[in-house]
Amino acid sequence: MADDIRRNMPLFPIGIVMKLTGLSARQIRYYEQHELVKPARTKGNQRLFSLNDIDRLLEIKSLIEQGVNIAGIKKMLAMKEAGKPSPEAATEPKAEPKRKELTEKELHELLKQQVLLHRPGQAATLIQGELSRFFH
DNA sequence: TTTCTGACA
DNA sequence: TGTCAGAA
Repeated sequence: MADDIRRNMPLFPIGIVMKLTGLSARQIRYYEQHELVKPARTKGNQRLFSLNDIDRLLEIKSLIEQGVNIAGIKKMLAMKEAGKPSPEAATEPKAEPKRKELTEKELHELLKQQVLLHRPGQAATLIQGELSRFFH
């Protein structure tokens, strides 16, 4: 839908994003340096984030809390975008459930990778605990 | 006032 | 990551 343009419309300065995501300006800028997010800029070089950027940052925050490093997060975000390249375009009557479904499936994949990739011993249980809410 | 970049305890 | 400086 034309809803995407609104989702991608740069609207909020870093101050708002801080409150919305709970992340510090330092973190947000750091993530940007590592290309986890690419906010637009105003003429005065101020960062402007879109709703999509906010969602992205929330996911990054979630992964950080789970102990995932920048490289790992980058890979996950890359995956998420890989299956995205606009599957639909014209008249799309129904599209709501697709978003959540895809995210959930990817989360399972990503987490599986995490368990395999990171700390073979203890961290797995912590990750599983965090994931419990995704296993219906 | 808010945000930006760069740098360091 | 937090925080300070100096400039927009």
